[in-house]
Formats: sequence, C-alpha cells, structure tokens
Amino acid sequence: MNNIQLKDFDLAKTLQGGQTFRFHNHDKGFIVITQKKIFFVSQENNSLFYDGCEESFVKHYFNLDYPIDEFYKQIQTNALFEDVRERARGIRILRQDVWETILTFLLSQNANMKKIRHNLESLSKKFGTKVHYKGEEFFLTPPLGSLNDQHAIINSSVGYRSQYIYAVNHLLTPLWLQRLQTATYDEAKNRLLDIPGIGPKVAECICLYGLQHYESFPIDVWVKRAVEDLYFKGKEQTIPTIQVFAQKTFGKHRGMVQQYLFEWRRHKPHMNKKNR
DNA sequence: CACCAGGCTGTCT
DNA sequence: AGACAGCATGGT
Repeated sequence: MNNIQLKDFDLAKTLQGGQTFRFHNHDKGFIVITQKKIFFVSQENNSLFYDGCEESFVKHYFNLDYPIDEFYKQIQTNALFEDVRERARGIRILRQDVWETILTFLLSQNANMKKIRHNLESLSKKFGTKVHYKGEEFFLTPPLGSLNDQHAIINSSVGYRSQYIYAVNHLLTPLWLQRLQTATYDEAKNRLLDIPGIGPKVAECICLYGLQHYESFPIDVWVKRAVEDLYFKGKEQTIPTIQVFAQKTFGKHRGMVQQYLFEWRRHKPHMNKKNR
C-alpha cells in the first residue's frame, strides 16, 4: 500500500461532507468511485494510504497542495467561530471532474444526501461501466453522452430531475466543458445558469467543487441556518442578504468557509430537525 | 399521516 | 423584484 505524509487533513470529513456521494466504506477506509477511476484510500493520523491510482492523482483530487496554513490564518481573524473551526478542521475542497459535479448537483436539488447517493448509484448502474475491484462489483459514474435512454432515466427513481439529466446530456459537449474550465467565476456561473435545472445554488456547487472557484458560496438550508444562527441571532434572512454578507465577511476563500459551516451545522446536536 | 431534503421553474402580483 | 405552489422520491 502506498502512503503520503500530510497534516491538517481529515479524509472522512472531506469525503462525507456532501461534495461527492460516490464512496463506500471498506476496510477502515473508503473505496471512491469517479467517472474514470475507482480507488481505495484510508487515513491513520498523518498518513494517507492509497491503492489503485497514482500519487499525483490523490494529491490533486484531495487538494493536498491547497494553502491550508494561509486559510487557517485568515479564519482566525475573520469572525469564524471557534467551535466551527474545530468541528470542521481538516476539510478540503475536492477537485472533481466538471461533468461529474454537473451531474451530481443536478441530482441534488430538493433531496437529502442519502437520496442524492441513491440517485447517482441508480444512474450509474444503468449507464456506467461495470468494474470489479477488491472482490466486489461497482459501476463508474456515467460519462457525458452516455445518458441517452430517456425511458431508462425516468425509471431510475431520480424523479422529476430525469428531464434535466436527459437534456444536459445532449446539450453539453466536451468543448463546452473545456471552455467552462477556462472561464472566470462570473462567466462560468452565468453559463451554468443557462442550463435547464441549474439555478444559483447548483451553479455555485459546480463552480466550487468542479472548477475550484473558491469565491463561490453555495447556500443550502444548512448553510443558511448556520449563518442565521451564528451571525443574525437566529433571525431568518434572504439568500441574497446572506450572499452579500458572506462576500464581505469571509473574503476570497469563502467557499472553504461555506464547507466549514455546512459541516458544523449538519452535526450540531439536537438542532438538526425541528425548530431549527 | 404530514413534513423535509445541498432547489428550480413557471406564474402571479 | 419578490412571493409561492408544484414538483418525484425516499426518509422520519
């Protein structure tokens, strides 16, 4: 088994934090599935073990070269609460394939994490390549252009999102994706908003997880509640208000802060159901 | 049974 | 510009 020495990284929090949904527990670690690869990772203290892929891929995918010290310094001084920092310490923004983030977050709207996972598994079983790994059977994430059977999509339990999946699959091209990757944050977001089924929240997720625009700040119900709880005395705010607040308060790398807030709010004891 | 989930679209003010 | 129902499905 190969291994990388690192610090200030938490594999479990990074994988389980709602950025990707295609991983399975395996042997005290995880089997991670993408469009082109399936690999194993586990962590013990400051060692990251991996198998089935190159070291360069692991470093890239888990964003291990991200300037984390600089980020820690910044959040010391920008009014991010101590317990949020401690709860989410070690999280990184994954560097995922753009198409995979488009597919993933089209399937994420008005669903919970378990449902999103189910949606992706279901589509992968129908359209993804079957692979065998460590004695088990898996299906890679369906690539762009492979989701051509509208009836099969409708019958895959993704609900009303099926129409968006079918449409985006033949609307987008490799060239379009390539241009998206060289666009600025504002350009990229606007182009994504032209796609049916992609609104502000999903566009922000794609910009952050698929294009590494750290100034994007996706606001879902959890992040919204986190900001309202911590900075507005629990009083409800509109999403544009929170967007402006985040820009002013959290700076250029507010995408990371967003990930911290999501992690913190989702695990806040006894506050994750009724009565906020 | 009702309500919610990493929301978006169309419609009506 | 803002409010708001409707949307498919699965979980609680």
